[in-house]
Amino acid sequence: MPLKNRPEKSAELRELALFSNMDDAHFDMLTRGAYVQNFPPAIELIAEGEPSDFLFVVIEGSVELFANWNERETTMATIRPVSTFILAATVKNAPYLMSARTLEKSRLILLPSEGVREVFDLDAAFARSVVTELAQCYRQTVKQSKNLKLRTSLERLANYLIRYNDTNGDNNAFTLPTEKRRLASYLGMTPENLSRAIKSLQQYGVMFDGQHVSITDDKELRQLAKPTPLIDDPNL
Amino acid sequence: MPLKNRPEKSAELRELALFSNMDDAHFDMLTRGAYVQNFPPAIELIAEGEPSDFLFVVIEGSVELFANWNERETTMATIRPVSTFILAATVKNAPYLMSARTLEKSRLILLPSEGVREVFDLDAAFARSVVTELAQCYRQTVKQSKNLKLRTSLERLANYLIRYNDTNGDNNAFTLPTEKRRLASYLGMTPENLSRAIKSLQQYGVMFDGQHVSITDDKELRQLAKPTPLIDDPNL
DNA sequence: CATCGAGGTTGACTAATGTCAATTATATGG
DNA sequence: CCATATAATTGACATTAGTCAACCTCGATG
Repeated sequence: MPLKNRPEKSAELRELALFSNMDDAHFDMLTRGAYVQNFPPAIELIAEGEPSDFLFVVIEGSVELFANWNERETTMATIRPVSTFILAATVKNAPYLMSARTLEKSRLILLPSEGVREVFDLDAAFARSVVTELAQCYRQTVKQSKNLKLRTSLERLANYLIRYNDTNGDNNAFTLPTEKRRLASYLGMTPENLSRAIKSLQQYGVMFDGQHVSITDDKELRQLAKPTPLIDDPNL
Repeated sequence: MPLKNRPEKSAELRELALFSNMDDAHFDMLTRGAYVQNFPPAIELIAEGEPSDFLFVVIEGSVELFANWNERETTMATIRPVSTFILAATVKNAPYLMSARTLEKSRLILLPSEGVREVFDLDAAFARSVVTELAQCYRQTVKQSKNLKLRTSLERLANYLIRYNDTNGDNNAFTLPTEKRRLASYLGMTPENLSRAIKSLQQYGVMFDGQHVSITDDKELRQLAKPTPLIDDPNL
């Protein structure tokens, strides 16, 4: 359904940091050819290598970004509401480097890439927001590379748990937001290896019960994980 | 020495994609407090975690970006003339995520970050160039993550050699641009493991003689490496 | 309620990669 | 040109991580 028929969704979009400071007229241009669309779970939205026709915004549900090579696959990120994905491909008018699929029933806004690039040239405030967003994405992947190159898979898991706990109530108890096999892929390991890593973490003060995690000895866990903002702070 | 005393260096800077489309007055603002400076080899220019006071431009020589964690170190990138580094930290006014050191005698331009951010708000053309540059950097690190997560170290080396050959004359013969231990670190492996990988590549049509490399059987090497533009094309 | 199937776990094994120590090659400065 | 330091290589071994197959668990469904 065209976005213009859904003013409440349009308002939601407008509140995103990326779009909040731009001119009204430009926002209208941007959303003119936009659609709000519902997708069932496990739908492949885009495939790596395709031209970037749309900028996507996740309104509800969740989307997995992943990549393939030589029969292998890895999860690059999970996008949750409300945020955009594949902004870089859109502004560069270059092929997607990642594929995307819905993880669950999801509602997305599709903004034609053409419009994003046009408005980008017209609206300085929007351009500034794009820069901030891109810089953020860039730094996120730099941290991701450091994580992969400097840490073992056990250390990556330990830090993932600390980070997730910190950003979700800090109660030392939470439920994993994804299936373990996806978490494994995200962390750059196999499901089997994750299973074993989970077992190993018992001696460092982490209890697993299915999807439920409780950190029983925060100090012990941090001693293993040695978290640093320069890798683990999502806001840096 | 202040950049304004070195008009020829200023001109060189102006030709960079990042600065070529901006207004003259803004370019002057940007370079007002800038310095041209020579550094000996192995000087640590910045350390991760420090506030981003300057945007750096490599004019001559080469600079290694690296990161540390828990007594471990890894090479993230090597910057060669003429290009900038740590743009994202500058525009976000956030701490550096990587450290930098000169690899050899190098000449750099230091642009005060403050000025970069100011001019960014004033000059739409500059803002656009920053976006393009950041999008490029972002996509580069996404490719880097895919490379790390989807390939073994032997495959990474094989692809590195193909890529380097492709972008440097395509003669199937070239000299490694860095020490092997730095190449190893860049590829996410130990020097010992690189030594062994080099040996293994003999059976895939690559001959090493010290720093000199010749590809004797391009087809065989490609069959192992399976290069794809979505990981290996630096321009994508 | 029984069945089915996907995700998860476990064990046994293999492959990839890292570590340490010793040795050899290479480059550099006196 | 030699002395020295650093890089590179090699062998032996340890650790980390992946593979494969079997099995378990749990929820969905007929």
